[in-house]
Amino acid sequence: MTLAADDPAVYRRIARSFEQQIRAGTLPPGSPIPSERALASEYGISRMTARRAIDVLAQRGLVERRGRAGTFVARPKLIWDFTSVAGLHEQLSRQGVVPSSDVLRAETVPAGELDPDVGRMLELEPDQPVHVVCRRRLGDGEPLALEESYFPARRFPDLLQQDLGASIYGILATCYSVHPVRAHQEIEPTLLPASAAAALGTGPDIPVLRVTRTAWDAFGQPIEFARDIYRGDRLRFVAETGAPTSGSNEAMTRLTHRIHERGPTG
Amino acid sequence: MTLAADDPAVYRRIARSFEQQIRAGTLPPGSPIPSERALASEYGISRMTARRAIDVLAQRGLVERRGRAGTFVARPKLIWDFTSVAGLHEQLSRQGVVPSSDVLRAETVPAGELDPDVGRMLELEPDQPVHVVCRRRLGDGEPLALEESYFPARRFPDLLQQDLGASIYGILATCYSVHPVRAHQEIEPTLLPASAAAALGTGPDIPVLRVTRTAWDAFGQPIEFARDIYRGDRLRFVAETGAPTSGSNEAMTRLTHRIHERGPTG
DNA sequence: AGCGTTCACTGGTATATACCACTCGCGACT
DNA sequence: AGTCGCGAGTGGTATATACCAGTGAACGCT
Repeated sequence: MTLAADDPAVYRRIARSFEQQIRAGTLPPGSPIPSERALASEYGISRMTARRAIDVLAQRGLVERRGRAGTFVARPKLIWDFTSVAGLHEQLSRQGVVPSSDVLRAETVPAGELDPDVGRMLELEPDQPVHVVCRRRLGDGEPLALEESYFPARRFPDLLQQDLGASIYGILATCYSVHPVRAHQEIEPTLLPASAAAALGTGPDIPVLRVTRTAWDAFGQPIEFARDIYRGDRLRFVAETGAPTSGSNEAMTRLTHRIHERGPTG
Repeated sequence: MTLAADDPAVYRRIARSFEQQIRAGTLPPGSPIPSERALASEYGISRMTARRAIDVLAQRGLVERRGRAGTFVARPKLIWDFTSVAGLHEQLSRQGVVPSSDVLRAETVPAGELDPDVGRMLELEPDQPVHVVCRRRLGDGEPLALEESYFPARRFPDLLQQDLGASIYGILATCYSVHPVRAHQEIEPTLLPASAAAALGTGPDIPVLRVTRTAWDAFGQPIEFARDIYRGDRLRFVAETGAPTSGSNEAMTRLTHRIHERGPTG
């Protein structure tokens, strides 16, 4: 095992060595990584150093820690299309993954009881009611994302009586004839806060994408404010601009088939 | 200093304690964090544990490590609008930041010498020439992003003779009357590989956004393939859909003013 | 055969220690 | 007054060690 000598950090050279093996396919997805103790004795380093090497791989999403069961080469990431908002169910199915949703919370509260951003973005007074819908999206039973959405309750009176496991945008369209024509999204790469780790069933501090979204209808009325958390270790995100946003879009599937890894100076 | 007791991990409780102080403004941006050794003795823990606490904050982007000079509360993140591709210069100026660009590389090589993705996405044969343009974008002299772009050279013969410090999309428009009408972007949150750390002037393993982009013109011809790396610790990303993509767009500035932090179960 | 229990092994956390290279400010020297 | 050099302090890395709680397979028992 010759390690590149230009980076003096031992843990990073070991990480790179594994990275190459994983990308080359020598270590196929699902195969176990040697235990930290085994790595340490194999390379003649301390366990803490071996652990840091694996930490790098885990945070890059190349490797998956399964608690006290071991560490394994990560399965390929699923594709998440930002632009086709409603089609998550269909998207996952097309990738051979069984999608599902949990409704963690569905209630109506005054805007004043929520944090001020909600009322401000939805342009509501503190006493006006807001539907709060928290959902967990899963693929093959594995939690992939947490979605926390807020809707102006006066506008969508019986929203919470609908099947919230389905597409909420679909409900807005069919029941209220409301369509989002403009959306503003903020995307922030960060690490999973410990407070949300339990709901996602992972450890804290995995890389995640935080998305804050506001959507307006054709009249400029805000219809949704949402804060989502997407697992970065299991998902790759796709945005298509200027293309037809509906339809099967097999071009996208073809394109996203394998464009990743390697990059600037990499 | 009472630390929440529901999380048994000491380093995470200390990190949370600092997070609260930073969000509350008790620790203003730019102010120094106690040194690892000071933290260790203050809390009666080992330095390694203190270091891990600060690591969490650094990876969340709340705190900025400045090598051996100390660790400081991070300045607020800059806003990066994905949708208005060409307007970076203007965007940064509006935030009171002086923008600049370095051209790290500008040459023309056969597609076959580059990795296969480039030729495939640009639909070129291995012997056809490709312009390779690597740029570094800076704000106030601080590197913010690396952009690695590839263009079909036959289509844009003298592209490299233009001023590549300016907007390349602007050059395509004015010199070749070519406009991207469709773009496909893949967004992947990950950590900065060591090979790119030097070019960004940061340590490796900070959270970054990796973006792979392909753009087509009105005739469906690919005009650009690009792989970018954006610093996640200094930037917040914004995507506006369905809105006018040009103009001063003061609505966006207003909206993005302070919508962040806190989220699902947070 | 089927079941339950045990136990080696795993990752997660924490400590104490050490050395290095670099920064920055203080003080001495010109 | 200006400059230079040094040294205390910093983060970055690495080691050796320890304990805990959960996993999962081997093993023994019924």
